[in-house]
Amino acid sequence: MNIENTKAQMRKGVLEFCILSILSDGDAYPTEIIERMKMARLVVVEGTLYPLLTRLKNMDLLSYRWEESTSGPPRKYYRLTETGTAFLRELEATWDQLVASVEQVTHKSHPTALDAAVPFNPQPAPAPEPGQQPNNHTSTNDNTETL
Amino acid sequence: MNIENTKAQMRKGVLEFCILSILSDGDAYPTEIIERMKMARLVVVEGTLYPLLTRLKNMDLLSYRWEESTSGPPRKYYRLTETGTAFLRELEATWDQLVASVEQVTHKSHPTALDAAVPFNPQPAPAPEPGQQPNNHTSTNDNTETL
DNA sequence: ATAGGTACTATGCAACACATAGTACTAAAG
DNA sequence: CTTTAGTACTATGTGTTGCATAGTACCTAT
Repeated sequence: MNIENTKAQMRKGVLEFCILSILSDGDAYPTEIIERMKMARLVVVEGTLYPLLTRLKNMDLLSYRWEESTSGPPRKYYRLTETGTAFLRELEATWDQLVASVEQVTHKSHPTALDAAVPFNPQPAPAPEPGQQPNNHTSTNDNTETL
Repeated sequence: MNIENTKAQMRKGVLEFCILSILSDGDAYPTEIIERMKMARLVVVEGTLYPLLTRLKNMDLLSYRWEESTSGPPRKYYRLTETGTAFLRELEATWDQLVASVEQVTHKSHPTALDAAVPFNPQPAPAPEPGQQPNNHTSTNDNTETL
């Protein structure tokens, strides 16, 4: 019911893909990554990004170096490793597959094989046999299944 | 590093959208939903689907009724409520936005405004000022930040 | 010295996909 | 009749990650 929660759930696993992709363009430090993603209307907060970068680094997908800044404290520039580059390709394939699957499920894009194979009746036309259980009442919020 | 785990994370929040969408086509019982999604290469397991259906029902997005089966035990047919239909529209918008955002981040689809606004240098060209900290060594797995 | 801005670290929580174990119902087989 | 197999659903615990929150550290300006 909470669309914001669902939005957060949908982002799980996706941010990793986005970060690796950004870094495939070249080194960056966290604030740049945040800005880059905000541009694409993917707002990431620090509590998410820093632990995520650390995890990716611990998995050898990223490396980093410290660099002095002329306008504040030093910055931690991250860079994609070769392992990270390879993993990014896998992520891309995984994401593309997911998008295709969701597209297929939600937009009925392939009515041919899908309709033919699915044992699916849009409306169960036959009423239940009279005199048998369960009693066919549509329970909206009624959890007492009469069975 | 584990692509299977990332795949599972990516699915979070998405399955809800798929299920509501399937039910927008008409009533269905769990096995039908599983089959429908398997057709789209979205393999969902019972331990995921049943609790999810229950959650959606508890949120008034679904209703259900029992129906006798001629080939086994009775089945629980789920149906989208009006609330569910409205929420499905929100989910669709949310998903589309996410896809668009990821597309933008990962494929650099908008080089104009994106490149102009992002304080992002692909390669920090200037070497760090000599004689200053931190010592600029690229730490691959070296966690001892000399700072 | 203090304040403000920037950058990073640490920690706990909620939610959900998944794995696993179990119960219940029906039809077929012995 | 009982047992077996297949189908359908329920219950519960775990691991992972986005998010919220609190805190530390560094640099510059006042």
